[in-house]
Amino acid sequence: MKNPGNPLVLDRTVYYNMRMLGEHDTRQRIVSSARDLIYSRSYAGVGVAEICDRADVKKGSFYHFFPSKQELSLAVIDDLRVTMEDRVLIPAFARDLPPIERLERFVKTLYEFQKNTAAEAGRILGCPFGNLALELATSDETIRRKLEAVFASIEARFEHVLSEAQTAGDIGEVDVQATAKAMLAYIEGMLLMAKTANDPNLIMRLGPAFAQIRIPR
Amino acid sequence: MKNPGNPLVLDRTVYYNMRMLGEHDTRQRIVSSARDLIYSRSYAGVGVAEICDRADVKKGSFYHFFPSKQELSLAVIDDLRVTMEDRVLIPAFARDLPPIERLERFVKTLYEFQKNTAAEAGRILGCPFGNLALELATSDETIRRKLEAVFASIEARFEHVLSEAQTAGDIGEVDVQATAKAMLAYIEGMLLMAKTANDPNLIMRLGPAFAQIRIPR
DNA sequence: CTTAATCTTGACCGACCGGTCGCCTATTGC
DNA sequence: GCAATAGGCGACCGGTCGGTCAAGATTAAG
Repeated sequence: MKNPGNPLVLDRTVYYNMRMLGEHDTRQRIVSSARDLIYSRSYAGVGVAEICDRADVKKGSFYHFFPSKQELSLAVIDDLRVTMEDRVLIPAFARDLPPIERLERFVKTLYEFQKNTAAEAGRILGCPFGNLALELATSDETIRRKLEAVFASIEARFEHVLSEAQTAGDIGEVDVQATAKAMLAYIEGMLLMAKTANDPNLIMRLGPAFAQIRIPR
Repeated sequence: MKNPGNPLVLDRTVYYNMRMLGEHDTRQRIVSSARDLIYSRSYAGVGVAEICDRADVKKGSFYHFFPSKQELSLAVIDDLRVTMEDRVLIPAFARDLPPIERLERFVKTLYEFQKNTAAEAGRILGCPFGNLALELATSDETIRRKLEAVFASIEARFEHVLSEAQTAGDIGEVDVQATAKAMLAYIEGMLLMAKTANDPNLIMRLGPAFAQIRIPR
């Protein structure tokens, strides 16, 4: 610091924040790099060396922050979860619309997100959780459970909005939990098909059936 | 041959078949081994060496039959396609039931298949095509296109049965192609969720919504 | 200024990756 | 019987995999 004079509280705070940022900067660069690479390819398809190169970090530093590639991937999943919350779930489920219309808006925000990431990556990448789930569910129990939890938290949002719709009398008697699960399944399937066809428009084409899904009680 | 006497046509045929079988036996052992391993883990998660070990074939022989691991995987997809046809699609879509009921039976045969393979493998393995699609769609264009074709052929079956239902007046006016696509998406999503939760029963729980899916024209 | 903890670095590890090669044998067509 | 071919074999290749380590630089705290 060029001015080491008597530090005010504000200065301390700012400095502290910068330090925190600095401390976690390398770590975050690693996570971001891994997130981008793994999301656009696959878990096994990306090596630690490549992740480090992209983050401009040496491999030795990598293993200072993460004990293993697996631990890193858990951090990546957390990061992706935040991204999805911020860019898709929170905007879609804002309470400025009636419940069912929120579900329809969810399809739109999902489409926008996929279209945008497709523009950046050159290909549609689908659901990062679904991608990892199918690749690793049978071979990494820790990751499998983490992804199960991510899915459960998304289902919870669907459940909540379905309950609201039911209370408002917008829909008949349905098994709310099962319907929420079915809706997430449909979303995952749509994204799988869209990724396979490399066509984000599939989301808009298949979207109309989403909010209609019902599992009777 | 112990009896090289004047060969009859029948003998020739039998011998030829045996020879053919022998010739393709090693190859088929490789394909079967790779199919089982890749289906129960992933493409990148299985090495050529392990495939050869399980097939009791030396690596040198492997590369006599397949120029690359990628070429092998194309053969594996073909093999899986036949298996799925025989064990799921053909039984489900037999014409002894009205169209819509065939769709409902499809869910059941799919459940049985998944339950059986889960019993063998110790875990539910989901859809082999979906698994490969999410892992490789962004990094291997050849495999991506092949899987796209597999999906198209399954969609075609759904389309056909939907058309029949429409002709019979069982369902209203729908976009048959889009609805078929949506149905496959839902199936893929169900299997993804079931694999992630490692619970085949999810198929029966979410199944009831399958035949109800409609994309309006 | 000193100490201790945090961070960074680059060389290094054995294991495994997909793939190659030359050699040997068994079977084929002539 | 002979030549040609297909199949089988095992050692071997360079490269990459995830991961380790010891020593140096940087920083915060007393």
